[in-house]
Amino acid sequence: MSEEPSDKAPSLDFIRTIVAEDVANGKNDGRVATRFPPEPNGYLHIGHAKSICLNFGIAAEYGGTCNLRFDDTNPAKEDVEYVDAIKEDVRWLGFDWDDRLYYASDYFEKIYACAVKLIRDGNAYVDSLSAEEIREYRGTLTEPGKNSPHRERSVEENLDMFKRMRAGEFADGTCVLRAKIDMASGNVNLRDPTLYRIRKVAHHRTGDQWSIYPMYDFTHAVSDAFENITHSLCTLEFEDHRPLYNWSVNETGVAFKPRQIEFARLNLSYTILSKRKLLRLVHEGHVSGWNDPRMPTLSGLRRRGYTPKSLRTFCARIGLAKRDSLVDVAQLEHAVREDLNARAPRVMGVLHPLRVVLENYPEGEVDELDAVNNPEDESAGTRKVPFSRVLYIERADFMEDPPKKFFRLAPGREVRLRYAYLITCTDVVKDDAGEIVELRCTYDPETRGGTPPDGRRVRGTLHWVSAEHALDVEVRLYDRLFSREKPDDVEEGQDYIASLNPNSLELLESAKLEPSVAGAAPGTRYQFERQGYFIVDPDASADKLVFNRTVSLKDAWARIAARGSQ
RNA sequence: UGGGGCGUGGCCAAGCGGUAAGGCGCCGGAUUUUGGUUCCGGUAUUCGAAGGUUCGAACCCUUCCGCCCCAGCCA
Repeated sequence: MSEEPSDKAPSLDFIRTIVAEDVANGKNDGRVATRFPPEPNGYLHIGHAKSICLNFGIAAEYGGTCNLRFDDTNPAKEDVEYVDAIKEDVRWLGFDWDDRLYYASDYFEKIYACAVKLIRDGNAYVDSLSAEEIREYRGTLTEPGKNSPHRERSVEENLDMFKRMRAGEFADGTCVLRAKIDMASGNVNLRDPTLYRIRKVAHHRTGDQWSIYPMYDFTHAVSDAFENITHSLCTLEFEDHRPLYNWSVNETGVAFKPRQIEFARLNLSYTILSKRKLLRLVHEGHVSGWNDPRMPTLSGLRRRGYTPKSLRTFCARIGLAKRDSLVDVAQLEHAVREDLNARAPRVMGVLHPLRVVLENYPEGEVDELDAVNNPEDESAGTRKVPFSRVLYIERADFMEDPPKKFFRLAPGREVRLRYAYLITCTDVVKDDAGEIVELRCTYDPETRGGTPPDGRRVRGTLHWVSAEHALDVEVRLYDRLFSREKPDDVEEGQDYIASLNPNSLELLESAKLEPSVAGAAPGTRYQFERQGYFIVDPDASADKLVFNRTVSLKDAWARIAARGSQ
């Protein structure tokens, strides 16, 4: 109501601009239909999330629909394991295809009919050249190809041979159906591309019903047409295929003609987003599986503790354009922190425990202190945290000889234990090796809750856990899987495997957690105060909780310390 | 050497002839019982380069430079 004249409508990305114009112009009667078309040959990753958010997002914004369609035309590489995982991941991300779940394989009969039409019209022919010969005949990027000797077979012979290909009369590789376009085209995709190949392999859905399978370009174009897709969005590498896409739609005479629009795929720093490369990480055991919390797969991110909302926010913020770009992972990390800061209950947990004995605290006495569950959300309430004579604090929160800006615990220094008391370090106990094993401190009984009655200032506030009440838990501290911003930027003779971060996982067998988290179910998220966000891993058992660190909190001290040590 | 794209701050990204949005990061400062959050301020006289058109250009024209993709019976 109080819009300033200077307020500008949020700028649309180039695809939404096109869609908005089409809708405004009444193209397709103002209808918007998109699709997300994964091949079930691997797990979905964050790059796919960009496409999912785009396709489902645009459909939602313009009152349209988005279909989930499996591009399952290569039975040799595909499997139901992947289709199930993909469906779960898309749903988890927060999108719904209602009853519009499709498979290109459901169209095989219709696609076959399209191919027959092409043959009848003299637009396709069966080629008996071998794969190697076809490659030789194709020419190179700079030299035109030459026509196959079989290019002028009669329509009757083509029809007959294609029928026999389908009937399984020929062995794999003996012949293919090719589009008859232009062997001299500067666009190699137009040099009589293969439409169908023989592949006597059982398909995960059609079984051994077919011995020939249509190729992607042909399948995708006509499938989009069958589903009346108005805007077929794909990544840049298919830009060169667009003429073939249009050719397929035009020459088969399908009733609807979708428009293909290409956008730049997502690249993330310190990350690899290539199904092939991810598959290798799994196969060679560099990670525990597709859902290893270090993997950029949706299942990995889920296990790591990323929320669907944070991924959607991330996808909305990185924008959409045609230029190759490398998005900083910090952007992703920011998105989860933002979401989790608002909703994750806070809890105290000591990762690297250092024993602290309060010398003036009565032995055997236990105090129940009130702690706020989430300062960002008052409705989250408070909880009781037990306090006693022996505690654990973080090793990194004590320094015997601290630098200027360190305002945590040190000999003779006073700090606050969060929600508890102010304590002063009186003595440092070391073992024979000189290693600090325990701190002797005194507490000020007048400061219960953490507020000194005399108003004296205390610089540091530490998290802590009562030793006798502490839960012993396993914590997996994850860091980026690769230590190089662009994992593929390696020296001659090496590949991205050489960029693997040897410290991407630090296992803590016995971290100490406050008792309130006992019995937390897998998938439960917390913020361990002053440290980061954690989620209970499915590996957790009744007797031992297991946590994955989703992301650490921003750490100003770490930056100062790093600066100081340079 | 053929074809198709792309070049705006450290990283993304708006802008579409009227004098550089926003986010991330970074640097300050304020508030703070998380060195978190929040808040406030700073961070491109310049849009790959050079010419040209124009009163006026990141936006139009020319040339040049750089980067990405394509020669699967993969998608």
